[in-house]
Amino acid sequence: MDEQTRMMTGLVGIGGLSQPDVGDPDSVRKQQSLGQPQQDIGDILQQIMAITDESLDEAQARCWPEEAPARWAGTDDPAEGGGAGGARRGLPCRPTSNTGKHALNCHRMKPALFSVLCEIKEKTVLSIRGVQEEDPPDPQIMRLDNMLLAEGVSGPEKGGGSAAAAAAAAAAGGSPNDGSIEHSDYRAKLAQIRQIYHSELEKYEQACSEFTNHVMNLLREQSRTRPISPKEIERMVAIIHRKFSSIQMQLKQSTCEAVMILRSRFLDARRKRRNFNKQATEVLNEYFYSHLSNPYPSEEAKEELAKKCAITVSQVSNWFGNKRIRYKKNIGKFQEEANLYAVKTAVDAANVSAQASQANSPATPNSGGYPAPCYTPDGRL
DNA sequence: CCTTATGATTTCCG
DNA sequence: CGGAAATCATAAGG
Repeated sequence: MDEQTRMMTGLVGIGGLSQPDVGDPDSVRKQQSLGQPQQDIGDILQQIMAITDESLDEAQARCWPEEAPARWAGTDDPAEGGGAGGARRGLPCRPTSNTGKHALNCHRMKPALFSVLCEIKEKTVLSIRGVQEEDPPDPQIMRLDNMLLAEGVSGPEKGGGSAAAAAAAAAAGGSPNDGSIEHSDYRAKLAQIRQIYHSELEKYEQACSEFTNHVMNLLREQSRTRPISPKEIERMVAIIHRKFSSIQMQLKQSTCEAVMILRSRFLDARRKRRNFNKQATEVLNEYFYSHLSNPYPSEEAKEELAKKCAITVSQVSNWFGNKRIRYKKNIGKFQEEANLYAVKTAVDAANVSAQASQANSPATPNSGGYPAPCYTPDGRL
């Protein structure tokens, strides 16, 4: 508005008097030859002063006598994005009070003045030139994008499970139920982050396009009263996009941070071990000592044990790995435990099978000799 | 605190 | 890839 007034005022001074062959020369000349240019100018100035009271919309709602030159972003500029336009087109033409801008707009000198204005601006704008036309594809944002993609936050949804969780599960052994307990929480949290991220992103995108639309419409409307080149609009849009993408980058940044925190917490949580509960170690020890000769549970057995102990298969594997090596390292230390579990299994066996038959001293099933560690590392040591 | 127990991870091997 | 062995890091117990 301010600018408009200024330009118009300047225009009157420059073009209106000193430039005879602009716009519609005939009407101008006629007008001037009629001997009242001063009064015209005075009127215009007066009207300009009154403009401030009137909203742009109000003024634009009234008909223009003529379209803006095609090289300016007028109503039908081909440079316009296509989808964005048209929202405010076809405004109702209100043929009401002929004061203020309307009068100004309909003034017979307007095309000429406008044309001059356009010319002047074209010259100056060209000399201004875009300051930083091409901003490089910000490495920072690319890094964030890559990371989000890698974490499965952005990118396509994988039925229920994120890419990261799937990758983790695959790395841990690929078994379907593997890590389900450990990772379900992680996955849930990641999904939450993902959801927030997407909704925010969508919000930003929507806001961005809305804002862009708004600005473009505004500019298009203003292009009726002041010269606005498609380039300017482009530049404006670019600026808006830059602003919004910086907001998006913040979103991405914070999302990345959240993922990192979550990740570290969970990975550390994996390292921050919790002892298995009593019952679980019991089950595992039972299996171990009752299979001392070959303490290598098959995959099925591992799954069975995992289910029984409410742990994962890889945890079972870990446990057996640790157990084997530690048992082997010094059997002596485990002798007591071995006895205990041998007795326990023996008791169980006795209770189940030989219950009805004679109760043969349950305490020492094998005549005092436990399934003498057939798994004999000592032989090799 | 220090020591031991123990689950997890890493490294190496076949 | 599964397992052995070494190692890490924490929990638990004194």
